[in-house]
Amino acid sequence: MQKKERYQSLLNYFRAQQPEPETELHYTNPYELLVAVILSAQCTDKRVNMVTPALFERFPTPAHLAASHFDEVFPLIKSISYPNNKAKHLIGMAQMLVNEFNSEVPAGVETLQKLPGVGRKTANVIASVVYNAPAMAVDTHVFRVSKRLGLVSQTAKTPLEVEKQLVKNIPQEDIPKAHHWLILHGRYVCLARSPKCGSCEITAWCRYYEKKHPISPKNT
DNA sequence: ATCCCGAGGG
DNA sequence: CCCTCTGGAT
Repeated sequence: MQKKERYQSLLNYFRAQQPEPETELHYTNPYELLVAVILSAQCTDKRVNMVTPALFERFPTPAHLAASHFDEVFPLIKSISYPNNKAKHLIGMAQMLVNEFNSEVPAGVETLQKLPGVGRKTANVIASVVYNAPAMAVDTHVFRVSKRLGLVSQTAKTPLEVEKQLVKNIPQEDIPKAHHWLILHGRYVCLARSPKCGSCEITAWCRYYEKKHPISPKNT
């Protein structure tokens, strides 16, 4: 199957399933999303959503967070991964927002990456979700699912490689949605350890499934 | 033992 | 490129 056809088939399927996918992180403004995405590194969205309500109540704006102390932030995020690093990153991030960006979340990926705790993946999430920019954030789900579905080359080794190939092949206006489609498929169907191929509706286009269920070469 | 919407530093 | 950070679920 040709690459273009594979992309079109899969995008059509996902669009039919969920025309307007959304983040499962809970937030009400760009600042809250930025905090939630920083917290989500190597942690499930569900667990992040358990700590953010108290966090947002205590620190409703970047100024509140910027003026806080490590010992005020740490206890509130203690139950998620890397609370030590993340507490420091959150405060530093808020201070930079206040001091350099007038307490607003900047739009550009390059600028976003200057914020403490914000790497390429987080910057791409903000750019695409908040500003609807054609930026593809490649997290563990997008990385795994893209390779299994044959959207990118099987030899791709880094998230950046996968990102470039996806951006090149997905229509610009679909990129923010495709990001969520791939994540949701990865989270609920195409699981890392034991993917639910039995209930998956797109195995016909899946390289991983092909490999696991090879068609016997009868008459070739 | 492996995974979860990674980032920073060596 | 590698390593460390580091909690909870499966």
